Amino acid sequence: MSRRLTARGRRRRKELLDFAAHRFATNGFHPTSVTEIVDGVGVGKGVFYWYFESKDELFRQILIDAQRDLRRQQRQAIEDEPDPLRRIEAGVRMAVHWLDANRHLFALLELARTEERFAPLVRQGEEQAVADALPHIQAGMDAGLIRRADPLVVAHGIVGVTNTLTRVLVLDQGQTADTAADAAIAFCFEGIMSPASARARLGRAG
Amino acid sequence: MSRRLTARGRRRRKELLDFAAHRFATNGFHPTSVTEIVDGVGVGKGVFYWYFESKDELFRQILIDAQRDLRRQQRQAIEDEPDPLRRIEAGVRMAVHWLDANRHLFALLELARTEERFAPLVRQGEEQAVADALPHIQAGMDAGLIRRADPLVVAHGIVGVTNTLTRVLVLDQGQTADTAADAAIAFCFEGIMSPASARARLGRAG
Amino acid sequence: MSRRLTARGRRRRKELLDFAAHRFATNGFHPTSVTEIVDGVGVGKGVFYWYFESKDELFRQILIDAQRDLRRQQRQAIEDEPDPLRRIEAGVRMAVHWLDANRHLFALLELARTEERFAPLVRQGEEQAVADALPHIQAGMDAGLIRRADPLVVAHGIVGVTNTLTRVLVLDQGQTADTAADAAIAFCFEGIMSPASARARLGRAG
Amino acid sequence: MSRRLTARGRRRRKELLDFAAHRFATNGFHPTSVTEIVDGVGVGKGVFYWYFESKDELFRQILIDAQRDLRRQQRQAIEDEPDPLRRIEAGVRMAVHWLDANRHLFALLELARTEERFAPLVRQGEEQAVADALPHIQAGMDAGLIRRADPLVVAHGIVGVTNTLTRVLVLDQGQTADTAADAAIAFCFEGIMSPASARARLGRAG
DNA sequence: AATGAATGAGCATTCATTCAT
DNA sequence: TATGAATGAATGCTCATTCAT
Repeated sequence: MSRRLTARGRRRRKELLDFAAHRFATNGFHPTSVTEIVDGVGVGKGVFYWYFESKDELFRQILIDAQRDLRRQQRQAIEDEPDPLRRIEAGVRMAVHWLDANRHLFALLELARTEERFAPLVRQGEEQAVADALPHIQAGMDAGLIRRADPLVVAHGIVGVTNTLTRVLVLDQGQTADTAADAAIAFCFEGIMSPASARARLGRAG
Repeated sequence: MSRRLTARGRRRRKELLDFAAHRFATNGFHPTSVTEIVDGVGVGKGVFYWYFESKDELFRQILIDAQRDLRRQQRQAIEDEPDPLRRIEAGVRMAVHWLDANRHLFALLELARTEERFAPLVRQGEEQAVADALPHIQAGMDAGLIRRADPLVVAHGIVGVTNTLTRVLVLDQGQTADTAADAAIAFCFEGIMSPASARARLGRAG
Repeated sequence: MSRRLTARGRRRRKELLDFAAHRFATNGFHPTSVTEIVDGVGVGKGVFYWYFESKDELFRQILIDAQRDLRRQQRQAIEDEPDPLRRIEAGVRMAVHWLDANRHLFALLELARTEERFAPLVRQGEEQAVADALPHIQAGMDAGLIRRADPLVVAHGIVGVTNTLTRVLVLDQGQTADTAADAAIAFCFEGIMSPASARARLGRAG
Repeated sequence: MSRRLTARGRRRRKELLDFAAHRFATNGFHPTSVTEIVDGVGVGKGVFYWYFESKDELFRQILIDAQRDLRRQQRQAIEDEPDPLRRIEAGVRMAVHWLDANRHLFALLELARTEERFAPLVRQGEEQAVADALPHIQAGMDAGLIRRADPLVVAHGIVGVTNTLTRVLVLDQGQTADTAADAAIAFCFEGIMSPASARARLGRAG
C-alpha cells in the first residue's frame, strides 16, 4: 500500500481510521464489519480497500498511530522537567490525561493485546514506553531518590497502576483525570504502607 | 439450561468448557468456531447445543467458573493469616500463582473485558475481589499499618500491579511466580521512592 | 474432505456435481457462481461447502470423474478385440460416442486445459489415455500392421484427429457419432494421400 | 472505438494488447484484472478505457490480430508452391512454427474457444483457415494426389493433428518446430497403417 | 490523454444455529 | 443423548467500470 495520496485522499483515510477506531472500541474488532464502516462514513466499499489492504491492516494502523501520539505527547510533557521523579510524575499525569481523552484508543490497545495477531504490536509499543522511562528511573536511583530495584519492574509497575487506576477511577467511576493521576502517583511513589510499618519492614529486610 | 446431568454428562460438559477455554485463549473468541470445538472434543454439533444455549453462554460459563475458582483459592490462602498486611500479601501471592497456573483463563478474562457483551461479568468479578479485599485494607488502616487513603484506590492499585507484573514477568519473561509475587508486594507496599525522599515528600505534603 | 456420506448425502453430492458440470460447460467456470449452483439445485449455500472444500475442488472432482468414466468405457469397448487395429478403431469409436453423449464434459476438459490450475489434471488423464493406447500401437507395429514411427506421436495424432473431428462434425455440424468416427478412423489409418502418391512419397523417403 | 490514434497512441495500444495477451495466457482471462494490466504497463486506469471499450473487447482484439497474423504468414508461405501437397505441407509447417513462436496466442485461442462469448470468433477464424485450405485440397484431389473424401473433413483433420502435435511435441516435450511439423505431415499424409495393411483395407473398402 | 478516486454489485466462503433421524 | 445434514445471513474482499480533475 502506502499510496501517494492527495489532500482529499488523506482526509478520507483519516475519516475511515477515526470512524473505525470508535466502532472497534464500542463493538469490538470482529463484530464490526467493513460494510458498517464504509456505510458509516458514507462511501462505497471499494474506497476502504483503496486506502487499506485489509481490515487487519487498518486496525494495525490505528494502533500504530495511537501509540505514536501518546509517545509524542509524553515526551513533550517531560522535556522541561529537571528532576527524575518529576519527570516520572509528568509522564504518568500525561498518560492518564491521554487515556481519558482517547478512551476509545485505550480500549483498542487492551483489545489488541488479547488477539495474537495484534499483540506483538502492542507489546512492542509498551516496550518502547518502558525503554523511554528507564533512563529517568535509573537517574532517580543514581540520585538516591528511588529505591534500588529492577528498573524494569519499577517501570512496568508504574504502567500497571496508571492504566488500572485510569480505567477504574476515570472511565468507570467518572472521576477527573487529575484526581486519578494524583492517586496513581501517590500509590507508585509511596506504596500503601504507613511510614511506621515501612520502617519496620525496612528494618526487617535489611 | 440448568439441565440435570448424569456423571457422564458432567464430564462431557467439562471437556467442552476446558477445550473451548484453551482455544479461545489461543485463537480468540470470534475466530474459534463451534465446529472447531466439537471437532476437537470429538463429538457432533448437537452435543454442544445440548449442554450450552449458545457460544456466548459457554464463554460466560468459563468466565464465571474461572472467577469463582480464583476467589475460592484466595479465600483459603488468606484465612489463617492474622495480620492484615500478611493477608494482603497472601492474596497477592495466590493471585500470581493462580494466574500463572491458569494463564489461559488470565488471557480470557482480559479478552472478555474488551467485549461489551462480556465486560460486565468481568467487572462484577473484579468488584467482588475488591470488596473481598476492602475489610483487610480497612483493618490495616485502623491498625496504623496502612497509609490513610481511599481503600478502593488501594485495592485497585494492588490488583493493577499484580496483574501487570504477572503478565510481564511470568508470562512474557518466564520468571517464577514467586519472584513476580515478591516484586508486586514490594512495589505495592513500599512504592518506588527511597525512604529519604519519601520522608521529604511526606514533610512537604503535610 | 472425503467425508463418510449417507445414501442421501451421496445423492446430493452427485446432484451438485452434475448441475455444476452443465453450468460450467455452458457458462464457463469463472462466470458460474456457487450461488447459481446451489440455487439451481435448490439447497442452501452451506450444503455446497458441506460436500466440497471449494469451487476449485468441485471442478477437479468433475474432471476426475469424467476421465475415469471415459477410460472405463474405452477399456470395455476394446477388451474383446483380438486385432490391434480393430482395438484402436474400437477405442476411437467409443471416444467419439462418449464425447457426443457427454459433450458438456468434453467442453469442460478443453476448458480445464486452459487454466494452469487444472491443466495438470487434464494432461495427466491424457497421458494415461496415451499410455493405455501404446501397447496396442506397439503390437500393431510388431505385427506389421502399423507403420514404424514414434508410437507416442501416433497416439497423440489419433487423439488429436478424434477430438477435432468430433467437435467439428458432431458438435458443430450435427452429424452422427458413427459418421464422425468413420471419418476419424479413415483419416488416421490411411492419411490423406492417394495410394499412388503415397507410393511415390514412400519411394522418395526410402 | 475506432479512434484515430497518434503514433504514440498506437504504441500504447500495442503495449496494452501485448501485455494483456501474455497475462491472459499465463493467468487466464478472468483471473487477470484490468488493474493488473494497467499496473503492468505503468499507466492509469483511464488509459485502458481510452483505448478499449471493455476487457472483453480487448480480448477480442487480441484474438482477431492473432488470427490475422497467422493467416497472413500462412499465405506468404504457400504462395510460391506450385504443387497442392507441397502447399499443404508448407501451410502445416508454418502453422507449427507460428504456434511455437506465439505460444501465448496459441493458448489464448484454445482458451477463447471454451468461452461462449468468444468462441464464435475462434470458430470463424478456423472456418476461414479451412476455407483457405479447401482449394488446395480440391486441387490435390483433382490431380489424383489426394484421396477422394470430404475436403472439409480432410482440412479439419489436418488442423487437429497439427495443433495437437504442436502442443504435445513442441510445448510439452520441448522438441523443435521442424520435428513436430515432420511428424504432423507424415501422420496427415500417410496415416498410421503400413502400406501392406493399407492395401488390404483398400481392397476391402472397395 | 491521463490520473487518482470512487462505485457497488458480486464473489467465495464461514459459521452459529436448527432439525430430522 | 447424539449425529450428519442443512440453513442462509453475513463477511472480507474484488473488480469492471465511471468520473472529476
